[in-house]
Amino acid sequence: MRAKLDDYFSVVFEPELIEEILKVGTLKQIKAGELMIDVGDELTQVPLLISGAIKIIREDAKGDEIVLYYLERGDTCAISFINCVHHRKSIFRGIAEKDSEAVFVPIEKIEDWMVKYKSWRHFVVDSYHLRLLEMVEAIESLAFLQMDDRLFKYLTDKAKIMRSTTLNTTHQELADDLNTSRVVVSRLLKQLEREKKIKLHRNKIEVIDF
DNA sequence: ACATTAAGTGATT
DNA sequence: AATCACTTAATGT
Repeated sequence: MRAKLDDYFSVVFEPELIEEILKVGTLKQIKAGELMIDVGDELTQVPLLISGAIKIIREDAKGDEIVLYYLERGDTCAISFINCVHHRKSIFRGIAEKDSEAVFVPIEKIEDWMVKYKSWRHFVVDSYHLRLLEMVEAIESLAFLQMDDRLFKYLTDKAKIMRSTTLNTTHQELADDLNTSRVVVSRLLKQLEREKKIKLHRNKIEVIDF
């Protein structure tokens, strides 16, 4: 666990903080497709992502969902900090997009470290800033882009996060993530294929041009 | 061979 | 861009 933590976090956290994290943190493996946090869940721990990627989704009462952003190595769910401190429930759902690892830190430490460690304060604030920027991007995409552009952006973003140009996903899953219907996705994907931007297979999409 | 699931398509709103 | 209704293709049993 030390090696894994050092790997990324040693550059952001001072050694004493790393020691504290090692003392109270627990390392967890999250397999692809596994639920890390669901809407309404009580937050008792804060994740520090070591590897992999977590997809953060907002879901409404009807079950309609929309993908907001991804967490990657070195990220944390900044939103969860406030939730933790005020003992609120999660308003998001986090699903592992691929096999991931994270160190979970109990919430009691969050506030302690805020006053004790400068690097922790920076980490939290930076993380908040980053999430905000990603949210703005998500809103822009929703408000200004048409479905075809949104879809292509989603595919290229996902290809970057998965570090692979072949995505194993169905049209239905894409439709769910973008909050549209499968038929629409199928049609737009066909069009993108004709434009030679992607290549379609069953349960698989190759992103060619990005 | 048959059932199931994923993907493609025309027509309509 | 969404929905319906239907077809076709791929895959599992």
